[in-house]
Parts: sequence; structure tokens; C-alpha cells
Amino acid sequence: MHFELDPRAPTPPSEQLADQVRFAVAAERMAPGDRLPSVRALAAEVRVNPNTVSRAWRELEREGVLESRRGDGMFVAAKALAVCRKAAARVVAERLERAVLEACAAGLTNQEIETLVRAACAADLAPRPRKSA
Amino acid sequence: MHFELDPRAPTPPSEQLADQVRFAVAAERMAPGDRLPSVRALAAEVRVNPNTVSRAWRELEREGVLESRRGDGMFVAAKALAVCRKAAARVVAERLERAVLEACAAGLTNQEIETLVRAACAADLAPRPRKSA
Amino acid sequence: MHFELDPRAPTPPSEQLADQVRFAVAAERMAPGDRLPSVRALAAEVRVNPNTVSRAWRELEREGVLESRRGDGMFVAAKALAVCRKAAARVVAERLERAVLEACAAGLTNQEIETLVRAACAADLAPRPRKSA
Amino acid sequence: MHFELDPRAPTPPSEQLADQVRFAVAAERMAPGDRLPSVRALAAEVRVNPNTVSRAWRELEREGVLESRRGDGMFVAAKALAVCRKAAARVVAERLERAVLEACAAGLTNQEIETLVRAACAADLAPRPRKSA
DNA sequence: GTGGTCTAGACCACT
DNA sequence: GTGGTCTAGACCACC
Repeated sequence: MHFELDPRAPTPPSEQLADQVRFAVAAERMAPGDRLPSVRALAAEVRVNPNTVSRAWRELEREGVLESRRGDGMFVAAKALAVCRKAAARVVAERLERAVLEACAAGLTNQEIETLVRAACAADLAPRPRKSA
Repeated sequence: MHFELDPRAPTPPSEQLADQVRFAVAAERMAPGDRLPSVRALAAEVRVNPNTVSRAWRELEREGVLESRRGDGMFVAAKALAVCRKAAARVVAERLERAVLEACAAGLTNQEIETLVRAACAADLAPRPRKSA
Repeated sequence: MHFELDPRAPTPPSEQLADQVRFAVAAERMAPGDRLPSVRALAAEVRVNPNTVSRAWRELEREGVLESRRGDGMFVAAKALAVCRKAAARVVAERLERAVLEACAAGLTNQEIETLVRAACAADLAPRPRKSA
Repeated sequence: MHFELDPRAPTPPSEQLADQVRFAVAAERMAPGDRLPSVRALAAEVRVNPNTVSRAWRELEREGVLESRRGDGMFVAAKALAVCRKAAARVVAERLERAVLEACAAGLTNQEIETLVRAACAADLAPRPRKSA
């Protein structure tokens, strides 16, 4: 699992991390029992304060997506798939809709919007080394 | 021109207002020379502090989208269309792409994504009489 | 870097602060990577409201002169020197020209003007230990 | 006497107008007894609200620079020269000094400053049709 | 501790 | 009436 942060995004870093875990579980790129990177390791990797990672993991634990095994680490919880599917579907649909309505408000035609969408779908498969890995 | 704020959106109110003006100009629902609602009037309408509106207008003035005529009001600037087209295209494409990549990461198929997008496009036309009204 | 406000000046405090940063960078008294005083500290030092400092810093961030690192502070941006040189040269030349034309309009001879200018140049070196200190 | 307003200048329009009268009297381009343009005429010429002109004239009357002859118009007062010379010298010297110190702060050398000053002095004599007329 | 945004209410200059 | 800036004090997220 590879994590990436966009510091200019409207959603704060800790939420971006949590979303990435939720989506990975929903897409079955992570499965119950999988170990997550340690707070310190991930914090170093994405150049962020350990507290930020910690807050994301804590929130996911609260939701039942992760569980901590004391002295061992954080793991994807058994019921994570169900939880994340619901959560991911909701948030993804909502953000897609918001983005589309914005594009409409900005005067783009439906065709222009669909073209952009297809391009983005294609971009997801092609150029980058991982992210879906 | 009608303004609306979503207090639960990730972007702060002042930015939402600025975006709505940028998009309206890009979509030619507002044209150079048009007068904007006064700071106080709009603040009252969308239930926000006048400073918040003021900050949005000020930012747009800096970008060349609006012009203030002292003691008179704020007006869409002559070069606003060009500025807003560029800005709106950039931000809209970026947000659409982000939303689509998120959807991909959450495991939606391209077909599911396109279905959601078409639904959102349709939703824009349907429920309200006319966005341009 | 030392900041000073003239409450009787025609330009508002927040602009005075922004100008002082632009000029300091243009004169290379500040360099990319330098940390700026915190909003609260500077506000206390020059006896203004923190919002006033914040507005100045924000404007400079928009111009590419400063970068904020969340929870850490404001820093001079990499491209600040180029930006500030251009901006400072423009504004300084404009204000000097305006002042000189005013002096001409008020009937001062060129010689009187140059005498005043030389005196002011000298005054900059003399009374204070060092402007750059 | 020709008036000109810079809407982007830091000094408000009414003060700009007042300054232009003070300077014209100090430079003896206007003499005691000269008639000033009517409020409405000047307001139309410089595209400003009549109240703005009115406020400038009122302030100058208060200072003893102008005197109104009821039903006739505003005229340069007898003691205007003395008043304006003092006022103009003070304000001009102050603004010149401020501009020079700013230029120093922005890193210009004394030589660069003097070059700009000489250019501005020359510009005053050469290109424009009037202003000293 | 840091910056960022918001609310609330004030004063000023111009129309 | 208009916008523009300032003060004062609040909450949020991040370091």
C-alpha cells in the first residue's frame, strides 16, 4: 500500500490518509488481517507529523476499520470490508456529484465533462508505477 | 445571480462564493459590467458575516474578475471572461480528476463512475427550474 | 528583520508590512528559506491586531513571496527574490516619480528636489545604526 | 488649471484635488483672485461625485487658501500664497523623503535613486501638453 | 506553539 | 447607500 498526500487539497492530511485506507479496503487492495505501516514509518514517508497519522489511525479504529494489537501494530479489522464499502460508496458518490455539478455551473457541457471523466479513468490505469498496486 | 453556501463543504464559505462568481462568469451567466449584490445584502442573504463576502470579492478583484467603484458597488470586470474561463477550466478539471481517481481507488469500475456522472449531469437539469435563473 | 509601522502613513498597516517584506527580500536582507516572525509575535511587536499581520502574510503568499508550512510558520519562498525585485522596482519607481512630480507641481526647482533627495539618502545611512540590522 | 485624479493612489480623491490647488498656488500657477472651476464642472471633468470636489474646496476654504463669493464662485484667497508655500513645502518634503527611504529599503543605490529622480524631473518638463500650464 | 477562517462591530471615504 | 480596513476574540487543524 502506497500513501500520498496533497498538501493543497481541501481535505486535511489526516483525512486524506484515512480515506486512502478506506478506499483500499473497499477496493480489496487491503484485506482483513493486513498490517498497516507504523505511525512513525508512514509519517516519515509522507513527510508529516506522527500525530497526523496517529489521528487518522485512531479515527479508523473508532469506525471499526482497523484494530490495534498491543505491542504489535495496526491491522485491518475483520468487518472492515463492509464498513469501508458503505463509507467509500457514500463519500465517493458525493464528491463525484459535487464535482460534476461544479463543472456544470462552470459552463461545461455534459460531453466535455464525460470526456474529462474518461481521461481521468484512463490516467488511473496507465502512467503511474503503483497506487493500484 | 443566486448564491448558495454549503456549510458542510470542505472549502470555506468565502471560497465557495468566489467560485460561484468565477463559474457564473465562465458560463456567461454574468457578463462584464454586471453589478454584484452588495456585501451587506449578500451577507444577509446567505447568513454570513459581511467580512466573509468582502474577502471573496477582494480576492476576485485581485484576480481581475471584479472591479470596485468606490461608494457604488462591485462590477464584473472587462477581462473577467478570459480570466474565469481559464481559472474555472483548471479548477473544475482538477476537482473532477481528483474525484474520479478517488472513485477508482475506492474500487468503482469505470462503468459505475460514468453512471454516477451521467446521473449528476441529469440532476443538474432536472430538479431545479434552471440553474441560470 | 525589524518591522515598523507609521500609523500616519497613507498606506494601511497591512500593506506597510507587506511592503517591508517585499523590500527586504528585494534588498536581500531576507533570503529564501528565512522564517518570518509569527503572526502573533509580530502583531504584539508592532501593536496591531493579529488579523492585520495575517492579511499581509496571506497577500504575500498569494504573490509567491512567502510559503506557509502548516503548524510551523511562514517562510520566504524560493522564487521570492525574482518576484520582489520586480514588484519593488515597480512600486518604488512609481512612488518616487509621483513624489517628484508633486514637488515639481509645487514649484520646487530641480536643484531643490535633488538636494532633498540627497539629504534623505544620507539620512538613511546616518541616524540609525544600520537599516539591515 | 488642469486637474487629474489617480483613483489607485493612496490619497483619497478629495485630498488629491486639494493638493493640486495648494501646489498650483505655491508654484504661482494660480494667484490670489483667480477663479476656480465650479464644483459641477470639475466633478464632470475628473469623473467624480460633486460632493468630493465640494469637500476639497471646503477644506481649502477652511485653511484660508480659497474664499467663496456667494452666487459667484470660489476664488484664490489673498493670503493663499503664504499658506500654500508652507503647506506645500512640508508635504512635498515629507513625501519625497518617504519615497527615498522606501527606495533605500528596497535596495536601490543612491545613484539609482538619483537617476530615477532626474528622469522624473525631466519627464515633468517634456511630454505632456499642460499640467504646468 | 503555528497559520487559517470565521463572527461581530467599529470607523473612514466616496456616491 | 457603497466598499475597505481595522480591532477583538473565537474555533479548527497541524507541529
